[in-house]
Amino acid sequence: MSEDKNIRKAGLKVTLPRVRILEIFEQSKERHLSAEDIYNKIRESGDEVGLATVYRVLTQFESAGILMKQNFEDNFSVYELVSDDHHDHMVCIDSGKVIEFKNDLIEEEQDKIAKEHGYKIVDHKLVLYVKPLDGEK
Amino acid sequence: MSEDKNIRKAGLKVTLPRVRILEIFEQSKERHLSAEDIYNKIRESGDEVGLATVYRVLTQFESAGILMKQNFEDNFSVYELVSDDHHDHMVCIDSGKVIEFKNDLIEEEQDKIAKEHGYKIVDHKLVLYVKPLDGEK
DNA sequence: TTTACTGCAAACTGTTTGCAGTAAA
DNA sequence: TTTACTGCAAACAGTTTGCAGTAAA
Repeated sequence: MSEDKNIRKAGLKVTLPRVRILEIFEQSKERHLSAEDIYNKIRESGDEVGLATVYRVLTQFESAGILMKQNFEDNFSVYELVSDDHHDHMVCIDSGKVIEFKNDLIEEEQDKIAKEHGYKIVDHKLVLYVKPLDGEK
Repeated sequence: MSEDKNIRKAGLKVTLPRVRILEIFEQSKERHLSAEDIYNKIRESGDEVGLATVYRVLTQFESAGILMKQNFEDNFSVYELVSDDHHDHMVCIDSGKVIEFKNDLIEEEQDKIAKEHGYKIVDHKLVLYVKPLDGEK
């Protein structure tokens, strides 16, 4: 399967935890998953893995450019599959739903701002915390 | 002093830890301080406070609208004095320096994006991670 | 004098690490 | 057979909480 290719390409051995983790990202309707999320999903499916292993594999996949780490909340991180097109996030504080969006104008403006201050952008993070327009209180 | 007023206004007793913490925010050249930063500064000045107290007071000041919490990094949080004018942050990944900026165009665009998706913005977070333009490696 | 506040230590949460065993190559 | 990988438990870092004592009002 294609998962195996990606794992090998990263110079990693093809093991159950790694395959399962990639599968979960590819199959889950949620794009954004935490270490716990993944740990639970694997467990529910009957396989045995350690939480520590999940953390280790997530880190490895991040360095390999397969996953990307996101820190929305105070405490914990979520990961998502890296896709070629950059996007930012909108988090609904009522439902927890995460929506991705992209806006070139904002991107350009950011570059300008950095340049004006004598810097170049290495990375950036834009998260909008939102509520539904139709006031459901 | 003005610190006392702010503390009283928040319905809190005027105590040494609270006064010192506010003083530190008002006197420090850094606008953004972590619990540890503050703890150390108070200690260095000879006063005795517990780290737990610092955390408690920061939280109280946040609910009172005196301070605002910011989470730039994975692990820990920094606080800054609330000012009326909104701004975003630029963090230099070489020096750790934090620069504040404001851009109306970006703000407007954000509102538009949220609206297009049927949401209104409650809060947002924009952080640019940057490096100096003149490549000092 | 009353009640909010404090310092301390112990508890918590998400994450990382050491280690001896296990399995991919 | 070699060496990367794993699970487990113990360790971590930042933060929170319970409690008995202390001080602001």
